Amino acid sequence: MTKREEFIYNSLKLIHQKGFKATTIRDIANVMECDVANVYNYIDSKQGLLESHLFSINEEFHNNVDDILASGYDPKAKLEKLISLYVEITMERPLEASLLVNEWRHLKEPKQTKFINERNKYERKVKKLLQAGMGCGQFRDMDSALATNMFLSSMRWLFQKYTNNKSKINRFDLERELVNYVYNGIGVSV
Amino acid sequence: MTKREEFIYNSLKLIHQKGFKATTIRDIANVMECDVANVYNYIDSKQGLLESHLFSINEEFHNNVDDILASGYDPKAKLEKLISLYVEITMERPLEASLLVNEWRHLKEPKQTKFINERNKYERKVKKLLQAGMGCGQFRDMDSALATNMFLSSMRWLFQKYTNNKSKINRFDLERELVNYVYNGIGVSV
DNA sequence: TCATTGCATCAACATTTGTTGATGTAAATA
DNA sequence: TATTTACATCAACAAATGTTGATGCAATGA
Repeated sequence: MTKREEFIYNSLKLIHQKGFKATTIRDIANVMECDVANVYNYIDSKQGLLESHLFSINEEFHNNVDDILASGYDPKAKLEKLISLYVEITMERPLEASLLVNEWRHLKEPKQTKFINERNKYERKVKKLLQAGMGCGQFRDMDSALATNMFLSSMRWLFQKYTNNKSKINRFDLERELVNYVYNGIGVSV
Repeated sequence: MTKREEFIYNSLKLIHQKGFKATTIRDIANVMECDVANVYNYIDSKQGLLESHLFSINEEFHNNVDDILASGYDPKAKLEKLISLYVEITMERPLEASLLVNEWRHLKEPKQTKFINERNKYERKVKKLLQAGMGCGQFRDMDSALATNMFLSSMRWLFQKYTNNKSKINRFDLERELVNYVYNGIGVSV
């Protein structure tokens, strides 16, 4: 691992643990065991650090989402692909993924508005997907706004909390359990 | 609304919007349209403000949880009461509730450890409840750790996001939809 | 060989931010 | 009336924090 990669990893880890605002340049310098000024060999500004992390993971995520939605699958299959995508990103870029949940609030304008707009757009897509599924009888009839939020919150948990327990469960088991929960809940199937 | 209540409400609102770390005493003074020093007529310190808000709502929540768990209801009924409790607290103390999700990270030791311990204890109780439900055939067989996290994340969404849209949906409709989602998912019941 | 690149060092500055002390004043309470 | 309570004002400080500029040095690559 080059020093630059080490820096990226450490800064991400710190921001994930303490939050962006609570993470100081001196904190980063500290875990890197280097001088404070040295941090600026890798970044332009603290804001820039947040922005690069956030928009990098955000773009990857949204691109993949669009690929899924543009595919020929039916709504149920698309939803499963979407869940699969969440699991994949969580496994591969856990620290960055967790930032998407909380730290976007510390973006400054106009980046923050940009981020929020993209997120809203994404949430509308999910809502449409759920409505499509209801329309063709694959999902039961629900308040679609509420269902969207509940689905999204079930996924957000992954991004937010699955940074620690990485090793504990197999990726495909996790995926299957998630699909099952979203699709059947915790009740016994009759 | 007395000036003190106005202060509590405004400070909560700011912390909810910007996060605790990003909310400055001067921000609070600003929305109160008063001098900076004046804020200290109501608080001892910024930390103290966070602590009082967090532990107040936390205690109320946990007390109610314990009452539910100590009751004679079966697991399914207990879970429904628990969901009902989430909705109730969300409706009555939305701003404080939202703090429980994110802002506990900014507690200082030993308060933070105390908070985390209580939360862990709570999560273990939920896990036990789910296991009990599986044991008596009310819930289907699942990885109980995973199921706990998914249930909790579905509830967390309320605390985190339901501060805006208060008026849009009836409380009991919301409750019913939540129970339905947790219990049956979004799939069609066969 | 020469220039570039990656990283280190040290000192310093301007802001932001939490906090305090001393004081005033008007209303509520006893 | 006397006293406490609630709130306001102003000035100021110490610490934390983001950022810069100038410089050195060793390895890489042309």
